[in-house]
Amino acid sequence: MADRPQKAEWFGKTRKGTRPKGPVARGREKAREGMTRARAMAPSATPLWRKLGSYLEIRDEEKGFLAELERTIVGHPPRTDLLRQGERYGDVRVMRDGWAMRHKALPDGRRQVVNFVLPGDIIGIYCNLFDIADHSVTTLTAVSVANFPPERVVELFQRFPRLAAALAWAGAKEEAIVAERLLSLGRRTALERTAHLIVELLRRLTVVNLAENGRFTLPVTQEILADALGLSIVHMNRTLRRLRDGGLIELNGQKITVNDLRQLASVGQFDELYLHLIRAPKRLDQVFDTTRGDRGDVRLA
Amino acid sequence: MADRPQKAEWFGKTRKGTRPKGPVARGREKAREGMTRARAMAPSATPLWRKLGSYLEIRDEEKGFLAELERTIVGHPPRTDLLRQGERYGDVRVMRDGWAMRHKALPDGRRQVVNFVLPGDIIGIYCNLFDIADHSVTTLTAVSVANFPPERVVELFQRFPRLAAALAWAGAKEEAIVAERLLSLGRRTALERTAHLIVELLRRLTVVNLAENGRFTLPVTQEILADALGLSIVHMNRTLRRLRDGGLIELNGQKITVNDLRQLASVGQFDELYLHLIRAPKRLDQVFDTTRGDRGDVRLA
DNA sequence: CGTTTCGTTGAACTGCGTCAAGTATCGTGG
DNA sequence: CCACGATACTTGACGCAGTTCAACGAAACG
Repeated sequence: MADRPQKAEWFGKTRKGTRPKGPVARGREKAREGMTRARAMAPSATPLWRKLGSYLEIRDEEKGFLAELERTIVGHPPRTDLLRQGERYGDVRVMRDGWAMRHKALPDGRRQVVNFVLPGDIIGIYCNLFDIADHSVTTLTAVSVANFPPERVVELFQRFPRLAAALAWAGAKEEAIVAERLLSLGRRTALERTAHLIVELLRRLTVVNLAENGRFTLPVTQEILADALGLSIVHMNRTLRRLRDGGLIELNGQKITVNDLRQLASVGQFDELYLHLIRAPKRLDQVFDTTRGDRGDVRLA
Repeated sequence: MADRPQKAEWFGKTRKGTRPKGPVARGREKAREGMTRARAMAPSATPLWRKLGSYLEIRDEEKGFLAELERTIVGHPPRTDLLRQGERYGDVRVMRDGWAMRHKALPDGRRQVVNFVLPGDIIGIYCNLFDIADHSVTTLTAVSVANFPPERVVELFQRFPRLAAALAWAGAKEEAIVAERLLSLGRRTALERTAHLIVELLRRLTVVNLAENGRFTLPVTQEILADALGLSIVHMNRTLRRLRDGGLIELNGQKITVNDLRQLASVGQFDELYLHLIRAPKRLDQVFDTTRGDRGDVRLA
């Protein structure tokens, strides 16, 4: 297309990096370790099984329980609301296949996409507590989800504390992702946000084997992307163009290819800590095995 | 239109549309009064006890365990880092008294405050999983916190599933707050964000008896507020001025008084769902008592 | 009491939003 | 096979909300 500046500083200045005050500016080094963790589990495993399995070795009886949870499978077409802001929660759902988005809307229609729901993610696990949803979940592709009643979660907490812990930690990871997006919306420019999101998605999808060679399907319109990044559609489009013209990414329909991951991550100020967090968590097994509490009776009295 | 609107539409259009240009006459009063740092404290219950107690009736043995958790109390002066992004997690901490903030920083120093930590809130409960922190926590006031080693969390999951569930749900509530702030940063104007945050804080503080008659202490500089709302200091200041000139709030040092809650909530597009969520959660007791799983042995094998 | 830190305000600038209009692309019915 | 909306993607022109720069007063602090 049009000849544009090449590589290096193609994007011009990213922002005034200097901030006069603020005690926080420690240097952080690469943290390049820890690459060794293998994540792929048995192919037969269900998404939830696989997700929790990344935190600890699932035991047989736990395996059985999880399998039972994911017994009822339902499919939904794209653009279906699985949950609607302001309405009651239904069953708990585990995304098995496909994409969805979690989003919130203002009364006047402005909308914010909070997060993307990928295979293995859970929807509405806390419905026992908040019976009315404060957000919506809408499918982006055709999906297949497993449904089960919320009481099963309580049962899980009672009978399988290790799974409960894994679940809680999975929730914490999600919160960390949302917090990182908050940092994006609050303090990153449009270009930085966009770059950051692309890198994040690439990482998350790589973990679940949905991306390879920096290439993945992004089943999302630019409008939705804009709603995720707090931008207007027009500016979203222009920002993507800048990334394309800079040669960092390629777009063909819903296929996106990351050509220069290093630079994209650098533009997005992608933090290696964050990376570590969304990729390979510490294993819980030994923590559990070490700790006393083995008199495992739930009620002492 | 009148060039100096009263009440009602004093702020002009909130989003799109033209802003009636021209200087807004401002009566600036500077009454600076003694800074009382009043802070109601619980007569008997510890903050954690009280927090989890809002989800379910704490039993005696659970009470004992919680009390033990909060045995080691440590005080810290204002502006102390309790946790530093990029460093290892230490003990788990429960905020007993005072304010802190959770924040993340970009390498170049730009900073985003993710949330404010109030009495009863927990810091670093998931350190078992992520041994390196992706965010910092810094005190805003003098605080008193309870410390305990992370293994106690594991123990709690193993021995007290009801508490574990309450803890998980408390975490979910926090995530909901962060998600709502995400909506603010993504889709609300500066004025709306500010109004929304003030209403949110008023609600949260009222629950723990740290606010009355719409009046509370906000131990925060405008810079920190700006970092929480994704604004520049200058614009933060101007936005607060608009709220003051509109008569919605009053500020004296760190005391803030909400004069017109209704209108403030309306400006901030404060959602009642969200309100419900941060205030009074559903009780878990009966959910637990109903569900089977009473053979409460932790390990079947 | 000097030195920071915090708050405040004017003025100029800019990243991003809004408006408007045009261009693929695709499914659907004729 | 071609019109046909309909939806998504692009791009130019312009305006505004919010940023940056700069400067100063006032409170907090040691």
